[in-house]
Amino acid sequence: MARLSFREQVLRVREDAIVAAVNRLLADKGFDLMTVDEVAADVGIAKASLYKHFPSKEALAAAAMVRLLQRTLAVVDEQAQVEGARAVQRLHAVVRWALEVQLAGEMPSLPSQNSSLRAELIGHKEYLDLLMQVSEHLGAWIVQAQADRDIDPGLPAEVVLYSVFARACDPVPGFLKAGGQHGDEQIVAWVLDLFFRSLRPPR
Amino acid sequence: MARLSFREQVLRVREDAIVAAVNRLLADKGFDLMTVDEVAADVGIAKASLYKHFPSKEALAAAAMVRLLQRTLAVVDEQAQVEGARAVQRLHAVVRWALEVQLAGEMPSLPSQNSSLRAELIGHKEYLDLLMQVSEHLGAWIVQAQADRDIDPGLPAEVVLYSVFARACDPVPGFLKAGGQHGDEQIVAWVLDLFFRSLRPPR
DNA sequence: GTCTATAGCCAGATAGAC
DNA sequence: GTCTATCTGGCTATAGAC
Repeated sequence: MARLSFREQVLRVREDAIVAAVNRLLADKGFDLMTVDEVAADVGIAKASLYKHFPSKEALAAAAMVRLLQRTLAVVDEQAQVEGARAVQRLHAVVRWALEVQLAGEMPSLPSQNSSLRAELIGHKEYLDLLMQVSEHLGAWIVQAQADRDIDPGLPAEVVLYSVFARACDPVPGFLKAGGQHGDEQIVAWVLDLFFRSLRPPR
Repeated sequence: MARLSFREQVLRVREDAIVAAVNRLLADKGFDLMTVDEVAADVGIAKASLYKHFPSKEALAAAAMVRLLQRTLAVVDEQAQVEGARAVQRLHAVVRWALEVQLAGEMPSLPSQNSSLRAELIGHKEYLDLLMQVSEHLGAWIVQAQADRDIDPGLPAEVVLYSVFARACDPVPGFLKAGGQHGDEQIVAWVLDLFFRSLRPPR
């Protein structure tokens, strides 16, 4: 791969800053309440400049989701290289990471109902590609964990996979954090424990 | 209680129709994408007439949530009168009902991030009152189920209660339904089973 | 590519007649 | 209380100079 020119590097850094700001705002207020003006102000550039980098608000959100999936895939790859771990332990580590991101207020949340956004995402090749990669890695671990009898083989792998994804937007950690009675580690421990308990085979 | 005059009855019926429409639209599109124009069109009256009944869009949503909590309380009361049932069975029935409502597309969903809406709800006495009543009933059943050893006494009742509420907006049933592979009863059965399994005491 | 300024639109809320 | 017509503000997106 060719070295990037200086101008291209500057471009990359700026776009990273934009996507990071979008990620923060999506986590904080969600897609509908996030305004493009805020994003521009957060980055410190004019709104018109934003539109030179990304053609629409939906494209901004899609870029943030791509970034999230890239981070996720990095965590997955890291876990894949841990020697001698059981599949369920790898899953455990990934879900723990997602819960920590969520509690840190860095998990972008998209409304599942917004149709213009859905349209953008299902047309976004890189997004779909990454989503499939993550799903396939996690799916393989789920099947392996079922063979290991760490996860109930009676559960459809599909149900388990969706449940894993759902942990990324579980409202329970937020409720507990809002209560203010418990620290983040305690909350993560409870939610993780409850979740993996639900998957264990009955004896 | 005095008999309602004919005019008052008409008013009641109309307001019921409004709240039912809001409930439907909230379930379908969520608060941010729901427009007051749509509500008016759905009910078949002019938008200005809506504002004679409810002072704001937020008030409309609050009314829908009050209606939901009233229905919930009715289900709770019904379960409270079942003779000889264990507390965990009563909880089971209520969560099942919530999942069925959700799968039927009748569960209004509010964005937890919208601050104008939060402000409205926090200041809404009837809403808070109902929410507390539901919480107290469910909380008592949780404590009882822990004493019965149907729910792990090691779990804070708070964590269990929040997890129960979270089932009402669990995305997993929706994912499975969108997959189109399974019927509603099957989906409800899996989600219910997974959830109550997670609460059982370890042996 | 960056800016200022503004177009264009849409949704929440209101005026005022009946 | 119901309507039609309108106001108002805020938001996405763009024009056009530099």
